[in-house]
Amino acid sequence: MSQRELPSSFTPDLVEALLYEKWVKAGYFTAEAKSDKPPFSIVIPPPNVTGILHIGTALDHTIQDILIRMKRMKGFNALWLPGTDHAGIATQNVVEKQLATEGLSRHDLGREEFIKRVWQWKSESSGAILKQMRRFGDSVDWTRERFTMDKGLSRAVLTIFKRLYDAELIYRAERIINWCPRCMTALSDIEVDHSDDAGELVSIRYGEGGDAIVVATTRAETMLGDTAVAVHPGDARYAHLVGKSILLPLVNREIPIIADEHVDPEFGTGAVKVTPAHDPNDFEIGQRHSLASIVVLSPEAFVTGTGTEFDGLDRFEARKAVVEALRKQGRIVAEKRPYIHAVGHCQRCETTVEPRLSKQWFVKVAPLAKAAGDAVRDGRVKIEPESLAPRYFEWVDNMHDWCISRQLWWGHQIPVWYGPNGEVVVTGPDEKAPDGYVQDPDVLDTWFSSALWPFSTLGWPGSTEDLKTFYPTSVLVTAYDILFFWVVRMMLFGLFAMDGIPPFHVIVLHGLVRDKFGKKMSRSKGNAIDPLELMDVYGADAIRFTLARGANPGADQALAEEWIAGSRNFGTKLWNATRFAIMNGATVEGELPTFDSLNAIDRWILSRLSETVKEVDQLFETYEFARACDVIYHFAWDELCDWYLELSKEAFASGTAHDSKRVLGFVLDQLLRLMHPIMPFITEELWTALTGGESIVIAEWPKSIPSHHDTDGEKLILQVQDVITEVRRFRNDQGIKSSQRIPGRFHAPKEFARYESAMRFVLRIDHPEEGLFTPSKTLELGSFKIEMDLSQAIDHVAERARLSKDLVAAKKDRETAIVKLSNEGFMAKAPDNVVIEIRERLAKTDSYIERITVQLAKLPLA
RNA sequence: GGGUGCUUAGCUCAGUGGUAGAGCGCCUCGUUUACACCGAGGAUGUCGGGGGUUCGAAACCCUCAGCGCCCA
Repeated sequence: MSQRELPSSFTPDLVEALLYEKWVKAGYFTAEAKSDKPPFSIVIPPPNVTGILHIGTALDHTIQDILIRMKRMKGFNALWLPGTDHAGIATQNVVEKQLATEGLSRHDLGREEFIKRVWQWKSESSGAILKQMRRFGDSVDWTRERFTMDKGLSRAVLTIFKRLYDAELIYRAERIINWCPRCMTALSDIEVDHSDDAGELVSIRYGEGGDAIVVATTRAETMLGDTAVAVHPGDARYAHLVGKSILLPLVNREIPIIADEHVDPEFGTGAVKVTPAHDPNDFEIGQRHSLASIVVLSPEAFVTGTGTEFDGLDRFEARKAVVEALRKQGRIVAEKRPYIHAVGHCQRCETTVEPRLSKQWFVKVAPLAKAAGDAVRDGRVKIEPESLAPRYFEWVDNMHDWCISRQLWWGHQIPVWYGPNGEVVVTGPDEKAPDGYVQDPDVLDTWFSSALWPFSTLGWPGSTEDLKTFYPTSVLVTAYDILFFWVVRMMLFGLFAMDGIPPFHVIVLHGLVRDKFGKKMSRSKGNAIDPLELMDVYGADAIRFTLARGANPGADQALAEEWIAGSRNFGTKLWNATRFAIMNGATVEGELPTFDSLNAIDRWILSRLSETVKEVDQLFETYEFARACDVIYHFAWDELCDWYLELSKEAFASGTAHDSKRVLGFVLDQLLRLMHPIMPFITEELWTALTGGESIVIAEWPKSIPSHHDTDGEKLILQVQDVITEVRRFRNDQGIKSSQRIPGRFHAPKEFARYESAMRFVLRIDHPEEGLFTPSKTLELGSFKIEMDLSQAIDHVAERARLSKDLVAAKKDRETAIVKLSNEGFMAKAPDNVVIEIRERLAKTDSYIERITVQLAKLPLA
């Protein structure tokens, strides 16, 4: 245990990597499978293997690391489990693009070779994000790193699939699904992004004369697959036509006119074309009326099988061609262009999604979602902040069945085998399908495996020690925009697989990181902030502190580079303060002196520290990271650096600071611990230098000390601060340089005598030489009187202005107080302490006004 | 269309009934035993508009206006 001198500045790029390796090597981040310590666990939202650390991830990780590091210091068996997600579509796209540069498609390689190629890609070029997490300081347990395609996790996938299937919660059906014609796969609802696009709305007349009906559509080409026209049953305009049929133009097919409650008679003409194979609503109508579903688009979205001239056209070409053909027949009644309407796009490639009839596997979510909703409703799972809970319910209560099959190769292949006579066998782990059976070629939605993450990573379906110790996990931290993709799904599967025990106790939701004007970051706008570049410049700690400081519960935060610079400056401030403390003999050796034996400056800082510890601890525990950072920032910068160190300098210089050295050592030691979860690197460097300890990572978390709470000490120092500030203000207004020493005399109550030298030191006011003192200015401040001999003349004009301003402010304060005290309602109903406070305020302003008035009267007019 | 937020200093945001706050920016001064990535001092707000509840409202209620997000 020995102290170390600090270099003049902190160099994050040189230090951070070394510290991180030291921590990993020491095993600080490795959780114990079995332990007497209480468990605290978080599973990381697994980033895509293709991913890099972006600013949102940085925020997410900062919050998780704060919680984990704090709990570790509190003596918990803390586990932060890292890993990555195989990200089916995204990863497959990356490798397919790579193949394309070689002029190959995945079909050229074949399924097996292609998958090999993806694994090869993963082993070579994935893991960028894992390296970046090390740079960022994430205290994750690398010995437990997982990947959704690992053997263990794949086993979990097979297990749950079979269980769900056996419970009749997985089924296969022909449904309208979102189809991406570029990725050539089905997508779930949440993989589709809607945007308002400019399209066209054309109104088409079907039929002739009095029996004609006009329908409107934005996708004219789908009319080739119409199998009915529907109207509302109560719509008198069409009552005479219901039950009859009408000739579908271009195709010349007789289609029925049907009545269905679903049709909105107010919208458009009140009649709609029905294309069951290409629209989800039409599909429902088709089901109710036993209509045929005619697929008119190929998987690539080319018109096919209609027997018309349009076969072979791409959907957008066909749209134009169909409208033209109808126009020639005089059937286009109206056209609206542009027509702004919501259009779905593939989240991964932005291609316009095509609703398409297709045979897919689904999870029946109703019973699972009910359980997921109840777990939050009955308080077993808490959502923080609570205000976001309605968003959770909105989803869980209205969830559609989940399409889980994807027409991809990269992922968990669906464990369903088809026999030669249409038999269907689902294989669990260690099970084999009979010979001659063929496996379903599709793979599962990536979210299917990520939904198992909180327990598959801990060894489920095995009954492992990790699972017993760490499930359910303590908190789940993620941005609110992923609540539905992931959190809801983990709830569904966790409750199902783990016998009704939800996967986490608390869901902590944070917001998104935006640019400095609160606008969404995007590459195209050029306002994206790259945490990796910023880490090079400012270090990881500065980014972490900035993000934590902006993390108000559930709310988005704006971010600007200059604010990160500000956080870096804060680190530097702390660095210099600690360096100064070490140079002046601050120590952590020996017992802290008895509290009552200390001077008020020391008692005050200890009292403030104790309060700060209490507040920060509570704020961390309630996920109020922004406020916690604010409290730390002000304690460290304002109270410790600007006041305590300044007031103590005289004692350090004069060698009378024996107790203060120990107090300062203690305060810094505790403050660094308190800050460590947010700024792990610089606090480690400073703490080990100051204390000679092994590592702050494993240091004990600070405790608030009630006996250090010292109202009198705080009051006294508050007065000292007021006096100093007033004298500084006077000097400033008078244009007296702060380095200019002034002779002066202090007249103050006894209890301040002990602090006169400290105040003189800060204010540069010297004892006057015997017999030579002729005070030219007297400042009266509360019970203080300071006489000064100003070598230069006072600027009376400036002084009059200063005092007049104070007088106005004081009179206003007095007025407010009087109004309240003379208000009968206030006197009768306001609580006693408030009344007392206002009375005191009045007395204070009264005497203040009197003093200023006297001083003003004494001032010469010129 | 349904839901849900937001509107406070130049900018970004805290502040859930008792004299309006922070960071950044701005102005003045400044090499004093750490720190110019600094210090000291200062300026800046009818808390979106209107109404109500209350002794007392930025905060609670109603209403209007503007902006945002989610879902359809």
